[in-house]
Amino acid sequence: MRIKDEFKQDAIFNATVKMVNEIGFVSSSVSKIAQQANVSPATIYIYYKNKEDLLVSVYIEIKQRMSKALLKNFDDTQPFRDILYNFWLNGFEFASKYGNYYQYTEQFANSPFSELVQNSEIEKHFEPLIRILQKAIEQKIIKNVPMEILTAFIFYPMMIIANHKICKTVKINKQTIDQAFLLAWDAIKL
Amino acid sequence: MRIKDEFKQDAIFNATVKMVNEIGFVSSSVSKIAQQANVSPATIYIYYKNKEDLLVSVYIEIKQRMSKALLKNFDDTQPFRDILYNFWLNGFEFASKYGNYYQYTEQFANSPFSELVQNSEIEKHFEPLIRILQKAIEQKIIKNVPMEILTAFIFYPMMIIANHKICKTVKINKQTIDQAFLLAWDAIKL
Amino acid sequence: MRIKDEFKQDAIFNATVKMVNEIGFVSSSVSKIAQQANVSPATIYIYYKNKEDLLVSVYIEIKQRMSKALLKNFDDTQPFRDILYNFWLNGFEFASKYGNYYQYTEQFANSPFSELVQNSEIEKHFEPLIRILQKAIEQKIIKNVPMEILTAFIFYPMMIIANHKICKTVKINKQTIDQAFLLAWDAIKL
Amino acid sequence: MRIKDEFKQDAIFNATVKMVNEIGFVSSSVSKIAQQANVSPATIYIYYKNKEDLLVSVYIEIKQRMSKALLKNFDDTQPFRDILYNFWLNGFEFASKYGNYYQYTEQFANSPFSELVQNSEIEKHFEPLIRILQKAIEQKIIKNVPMEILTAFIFYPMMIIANHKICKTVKINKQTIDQAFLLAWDAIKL
DNA sequence: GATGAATGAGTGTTCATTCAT
DNA sequence: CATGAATGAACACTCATTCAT
Repeated sequence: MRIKDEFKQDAIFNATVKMVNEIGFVSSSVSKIAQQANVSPATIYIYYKNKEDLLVSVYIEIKQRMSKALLKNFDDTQPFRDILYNFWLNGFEFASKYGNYYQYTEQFANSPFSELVQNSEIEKHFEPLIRILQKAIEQKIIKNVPMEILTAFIFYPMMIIANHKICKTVKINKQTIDQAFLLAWDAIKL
Repeated sequence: MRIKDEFKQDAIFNATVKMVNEIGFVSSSVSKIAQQANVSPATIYIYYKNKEDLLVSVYIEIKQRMSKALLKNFDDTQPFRDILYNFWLNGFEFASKYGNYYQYTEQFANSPFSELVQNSEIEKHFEPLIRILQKAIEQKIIKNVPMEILTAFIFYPMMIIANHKICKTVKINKQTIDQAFLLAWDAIKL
Repeated sequence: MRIKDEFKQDAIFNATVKMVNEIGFVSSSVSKIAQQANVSPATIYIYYKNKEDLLVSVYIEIKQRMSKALLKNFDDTQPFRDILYNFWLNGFEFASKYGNYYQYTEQFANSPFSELVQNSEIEKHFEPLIRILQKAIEQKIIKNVPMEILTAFIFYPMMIIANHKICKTVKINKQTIDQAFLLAWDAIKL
Repeated sequence: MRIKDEFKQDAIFNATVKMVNEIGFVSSSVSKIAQQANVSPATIYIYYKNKEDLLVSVYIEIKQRMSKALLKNFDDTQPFRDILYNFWLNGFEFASKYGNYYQYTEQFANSPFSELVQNSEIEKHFEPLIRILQKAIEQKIIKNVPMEILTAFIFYPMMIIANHKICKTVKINKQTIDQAFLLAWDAIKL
C-alpha cells in the first residue's frame, strides 16, 4: 500500500492558509482548498475528519509555530526587560515573515470555530513567558494587575502594529519597534 | 409608492447581528437572516443590493453607533487626561451593553469584506479624538509617536479587555477599568 | 409571489415512483428524481423536508390510494364471502393497473425506511376489512386465529400472485384469480 | 501464492449481511462492510469482482443455506402431508435462527439486483419439493393449480408469519405454527 | 494475498438570487 | 412594497474503485 504522503499534508496546510488569506474564511471551501493544493477534495478527508477538523488543526499548528518563534532565545536568567524586548523583536520578525499565518489566526479566533479549541491548549505554549511575568510582579518590577491586562498591553499592541494591514501608512523599522516597545514598557513597569 | 418600512429594515439589521453572533459569518445565510427577521429573503433585496451590501451596511451602521457612544460627553475644553478617561469609560460601557455589536465588527474586520470599506469612512467619526491626540503631542503631554502606535495602546487594549470573551476569569469592575487606564496612560504619557 | 405548483408536486411524485421502479431504491438519487420530474433538485426541498421525507410521503400516498382502491364498493351488508371476493378482485385490478405502485411499496417496506412509518397509520385505512373479519370469526364463518395469520393468507398471496414479476410464466386471468381465491377461502373458512 | 483466506471471506459475508440488516441496502457501502469485517476495502475486490458481485453472491449463498435448511430431513417416502409439515417446521426454525438472512433476501429480492440472478438458479434447490407437489397434484391430494399459486399459499405466508417484524403482537409458538399450517393445508388440499 | 492511500464522480442539501404575483 | 416559489451553482462529504507497495 501507499504510505501517507507528508508532502501532500503540507500542501493542504499551505493551501488552507493561502485560501483563507486570499478569500477569507467565509468563501474558503474544501474544494477550493483542494484545488489550490493540487489534490482531490476526497484526499483532504484522509488527513482530516472534516472541514472543521482541518481548520482547527491548521490553527493549532500555526499557534505552535508562533509560540516557538516568539520564545526563540528565551533565557530566564537574563534581566526581565531584556527578555521582554527579545520577545518583542521576535514578534515583529515573525509577523513580517509570516503575516499570512497571523491573518489566519485572527480570522479563526474571531469566528465561532475558536470555541472548539481549548484556550489552555494554546496558552500552555506561552507558559514560560507567563511565569517570568509573575516573577516580575513579585519582584515589583511591573505593576500588580491581572495577567489579562498585562498581555493586553504587551501582546496585542505588538500584533496590531506588526500586522501589515495597519502599516500601510507607517513604515515599520527598528525605530518604530523600539518606540512601541517603550510604550509597552512604560505601560506595565512600576 | 409605499415608503420602505423603517421597522422592517431594523428587524433585518438586528437579525443580521444576531445570526452572525450566534452562528458566525460563515454560516449566516440570507434566508436564515430573513427568517430571524420574520421577513422573506426577497425583502432583503429591496433594502440591500446583495448580501455583501447587507453585511457592509450593518458594519458601517454599527461603527457609527460605536463612535457616537465612545465620544459621548466629549468636551475638548477639559484637560486631555479627563477626555481620554471619559472615552475609556464610554468604551467599557458600550462593550458591556453591546457585546454583540463588538463581536460583529471583529468578525467583519477580520474578513476580506473589510477591504470593501474605506478605512477613512470609519475613522472620520473618530476625528475629534485624533485631533486632541495631536494637540496633546504638540503640548508635549504625550509621546510623539505615530498615531497608529498610540491607538494600539489606547483603543485595542480597551476593546480586548472589555470584550466579554476575555473576561471569563477576570471580573471587570471599576477597579480593573481604572487599573487598565493607568497602564494605557503610562504607556502614552511623556 | 408564485403559488405552489400542484403540477410540480405531482411530477415529483410520479418521478419518484418511476425512478424507484426503474433503478431501485439504492440508486434513486434526489438529482435523478429531479431530472425525471423536469425540476431543479432544490425544488424538491420546497415540497419535502429531505429525501427521507420525500420517500416516506410517497409511500404513504400510495398506501392511501391502495387502500381506497381495495375497499372500492365495500358494503358490509353483503355476505362475508362476497365482500372478501370483491376485495380480492379489487386487489388484482389495482395491481394490474398500478404495478409500479406495488413495487414501490415492496421496496419501501423492505428497507429501513419502513420503520419511520407508524404501522397503525397504514393499517387504519384497512380498518373496515379488519372489522368484518372479526365479525366473521364471531359468527364462526372463518377460523378463530390471530389476524396476522388471516391476512397472511388473504392479503399477501393476492399481492404475490398479482405482482407482475411472478406472472411471467402464468397468465393471470379471471380463472386464475378465482382459483386463487378458492385457495384463500379454503384456508380461512371454518 | 497464498490461497484465499476462507476466514476472511466468511468475515466479509457476515459483515455484508449485518450491515444490510442494520443500515439497509441503500446505506451499505463497500468501505463500511470492509470496516465491519476488519478488512481493507481493497481486500473485498480480491474475493469479488465488484460491489454488485458481492451482494449477489451473498444472496445466492443465503438462498442455498436456506433451501438446505428447509429441506432438512426431506424424505419423499413419507406421506405428502408429513413432508409438507416437516418443511413448514423447518421454515419457522430457520426464520427464528436466521432472521437476518431472511431480511437480507427480502431487501435483495425487492431491489433491481434481483434481476441479476437467474430465478431458476434459486429454484433448482427447491426442486425436490416441487416434484412432490406435482406428484400430489397427480394423486389428487392437492388442488390442480399453477405451481406459483400453490407456493403463494405455502411459502410466502410461512415467511411472512415467521418474520419477526410481524410477530411483535403475536407470540409465535407451536400452537400458532400448527394453526397456520392448517390454513395452508386447507388452502391447497383437495 | 493484502492493504491503506488516492481519486473523479457522485451524494444529499443549502446557497444567493430572481421571478411572478 | 412584499412575498414565497423556483433555480443553477455550489456546498461538505462519501462513493466504488484502483493503485503502489
